[in-house]
Amino acid sequence: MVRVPRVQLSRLPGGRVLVTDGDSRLELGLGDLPAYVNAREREQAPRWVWDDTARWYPDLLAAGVRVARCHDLRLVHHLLRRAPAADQRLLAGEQSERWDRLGPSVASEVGLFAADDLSEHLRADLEDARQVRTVAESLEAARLGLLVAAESAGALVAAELTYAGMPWRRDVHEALLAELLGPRPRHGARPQKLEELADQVRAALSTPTLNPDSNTELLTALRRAGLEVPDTRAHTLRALRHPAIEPLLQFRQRAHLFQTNGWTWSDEWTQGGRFRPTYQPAGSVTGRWSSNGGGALSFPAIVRPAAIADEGWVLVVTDVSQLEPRVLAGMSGDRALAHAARGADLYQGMVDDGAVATRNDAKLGLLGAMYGATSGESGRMVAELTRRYPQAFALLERAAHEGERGGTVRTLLGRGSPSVDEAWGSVEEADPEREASRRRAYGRFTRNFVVQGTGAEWALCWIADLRNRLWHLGAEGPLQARPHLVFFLHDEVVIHAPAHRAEAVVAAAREAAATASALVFRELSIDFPLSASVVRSYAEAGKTPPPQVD
DNA sequence: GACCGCATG
DNA sequence: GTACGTGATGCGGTCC
Repeated sequence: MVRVPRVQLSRLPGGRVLVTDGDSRLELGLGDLPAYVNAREREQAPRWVWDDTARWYPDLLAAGVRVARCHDLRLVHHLLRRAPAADQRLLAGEQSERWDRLGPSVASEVGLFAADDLSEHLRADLEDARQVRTVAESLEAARLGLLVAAESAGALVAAELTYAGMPWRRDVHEALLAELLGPRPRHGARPQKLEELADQVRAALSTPTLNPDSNTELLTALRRAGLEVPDTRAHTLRALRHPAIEPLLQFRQRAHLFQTNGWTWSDEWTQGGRFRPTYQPAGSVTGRWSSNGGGALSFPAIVRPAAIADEGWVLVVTDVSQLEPRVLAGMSGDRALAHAARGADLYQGMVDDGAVATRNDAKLGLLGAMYGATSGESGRMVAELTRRYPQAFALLERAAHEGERGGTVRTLLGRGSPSVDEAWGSVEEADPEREASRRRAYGRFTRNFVVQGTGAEWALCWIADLRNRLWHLGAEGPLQARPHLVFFLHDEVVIHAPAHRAEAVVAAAREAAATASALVFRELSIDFPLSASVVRSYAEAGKTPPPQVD
């Protein structure tokens, strides 16, 4: 294997950058960095080591420079701090407590980094040496090394997603808003169609002054109309029969659209034909990403029609079917479950293997086991399935038990769970009942952590490999001129690609899934079938899925 | 700052 | 028969 050289970048006072590379040291102006990075990428692409990808990479991308590999010291520091296989003593040293405290950079701060900031002056080379050694000397150098690489590659993907953005047609979005809400209201006012619906609700409840945004007022008005309800959730309201309900539900839905994906949101997050949410890799403790701007985590179906590929381009929308049950099969080595996982529908596979009567039973039982259901129909399923899939279910039971006795668990590649106190705060629980309940709740968390966390690792390996394949798919030029990722959410990916490359992109996504499976689960081959649709608009995706999948 | 309600996987 | 403190994230509203 070719050893990839590591080049560390550290920010110095005065807009300078320290470049360290083995024994050589070099100082550059921040403005000269893109050209330097670009030149080195062209000879032998090194691994760029920096404090935080979100601080360094956006400026490089803006200058047209794409890098092949990086090592994100902030993400990896936090990862290693909790990794059971890592010797914590090796992480201690100069500035290490500052790395402990280093939080994610926020989008609004990015512009500030060009300016001097002594407090941010961290020596990447020193921390890198500690991290490299910690991984190399860990009990599981191979797995942890893979996780570190995947986590860092994910950070590159996150920056590129925001940079490229989801293709966005503002005119289509605005037409949609006009249809559902009316013309854009002046600042602070309620849109016309919303006000009309509010009037209908007021009339139906004979409460002329009602503010339907206020649940307190709503509850009183509903009760005065003889509707005894515990809350005002849509699900509760739907069960009622009353002329106020229909307009109220419509009001709710459209008010939500207005507030979360209306004109204000559009002004802030959609510019130049692109929707650019910001992603936060490992934003949740299991390693899943979160989003800290624009709301990438809840990209509502109602606005998806506005996500439309450029002329001559398409969106390739692809997601993994039943990621977590497959991950469970892989990490537990349960051959019966792995067998059921062959094919497009794992739940149907369980039926065909004679483990359960119906597909719904399979789903209920498996999800119940992964989330820790103990009662109801789901609970009964779990008992039966434990007999059929002993290893898979034993793995979940062990994880739950570990959490209940106050311990921590880890993913397959070695990400550690936070302790119960870290996760939910340290409390002196006087009541033993409540203490027991807290422990059981944490047991459900650790039970789910192992599967969700390993699923996130698989997904990282998938997008990292896919990112590489897309770059080498044949086109030349900058990122946006080639097929490129524009959206990622847990187990789903959207690629923007020239129409004539759509089939190649789908193939790349499938190959990347196979690669991820082999990387994470080694010789134990688990199928990870993808559903893929090639569409112009995101809203068209998955409308006619080949097999039924959920 | 707490709560509710809603959207996503 | 059991339990109601939780699968997660983020967002924007009201209430006090």
